[in-house]
Amino acid sequence: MKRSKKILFQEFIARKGLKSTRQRGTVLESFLSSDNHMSTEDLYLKVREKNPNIGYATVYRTLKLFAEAGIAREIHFGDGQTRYEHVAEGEHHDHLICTRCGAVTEFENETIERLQSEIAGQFGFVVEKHKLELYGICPKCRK
Amino acid sequence: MKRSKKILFQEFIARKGLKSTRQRGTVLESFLSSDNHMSTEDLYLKVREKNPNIGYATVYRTLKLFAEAGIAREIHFGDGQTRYEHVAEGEHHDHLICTRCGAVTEFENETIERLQSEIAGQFGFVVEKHKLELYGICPKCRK
DNA sequence: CCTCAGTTGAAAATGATTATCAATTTAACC
DNA sequence: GGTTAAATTGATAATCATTTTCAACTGAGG
Ligand SMILES: [Mn+2]
Ligand SMILES: [Mn+2]
Ligand SMILES: [Zn+2]
Ligand SMILES: [Zn+2]
Repeated sequence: MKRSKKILFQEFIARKGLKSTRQRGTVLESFLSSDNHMSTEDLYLKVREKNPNIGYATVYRTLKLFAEAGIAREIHFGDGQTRYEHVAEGEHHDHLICTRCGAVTEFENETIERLQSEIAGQFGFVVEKHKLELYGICPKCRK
Repeated sequence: MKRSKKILFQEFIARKGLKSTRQRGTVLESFLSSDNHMSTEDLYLKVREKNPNIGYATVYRTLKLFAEAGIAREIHFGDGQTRYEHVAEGEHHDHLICTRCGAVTEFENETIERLQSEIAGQFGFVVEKHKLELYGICPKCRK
């Protein structure tokens, strides 16, 4: 059974000698209960609904911790804002982004993944991570 | 025979009712004679070698025009700086980026391209463009 | 030449993110 | 519980890349 994100984060906090604070708890709850691919600002607004005293800097800092702890991942869709997505352990996916409405669809394709390492190998590279994003018009926006 | 970039840009300028200026010519020459994937700042420095009076804003503006004219393409490798690459008409490639030294290798793979449209099609999307970047350690940096 | 829309460079403005720092809080120890 | 050192926080200033402003200038057609 996989440990919950809350526990994973607690473990991370302990391992690093950091402290468990009310603010971090609030940001984590907001993040866990939010849609995927939320921008930092959107998360900040959600956090403020629970506790209007939490500052912007704290949200920025905490989201970075989530990424470091492996429960979130930063993504950049080229709109100038960092977004965060939920990380399901052992899973990976890529993105289809509608250039009109911004809708994001996730997909995975084993063949593409395999080809990627193959290609990298041909150049003597060892792939650490990759980014595959398909931009286009979604079915809804097309009609 | 493919028209040279200079001519393509002239045509773009004319079509849009813009003007042909000394500055634009200088920026274009700098761009054409530069390495691929140069950052705006690097291009700006090259431009200043030829004409120290050209301002930062002009370089920014002109590079955007190149992209609009189809002779350059903006790329973002996640280091917070926009880069520009040369567009060879009818060609497409993706990137392998060394996370240690920043070296960029280009590659193309027909199978991956085909799979991409296939996948997008399954979701009812029509792909306009895509971004595939493989990040890893290059052979040089590995030893 | 004239005219005028387009262009330019300097400087100010923007927008997202990060750094600073004094005040506050946590967690370990007595 | 009280003590303390280290970590955290929030407000604010600072960064940094990029964009906007705007007055002065210039290209191109008439
Ligand atoms: Mn995702
Ligand atoms: Mn390239
Ligand atoms: Zn859409
Ligand atoms: Zn390298």
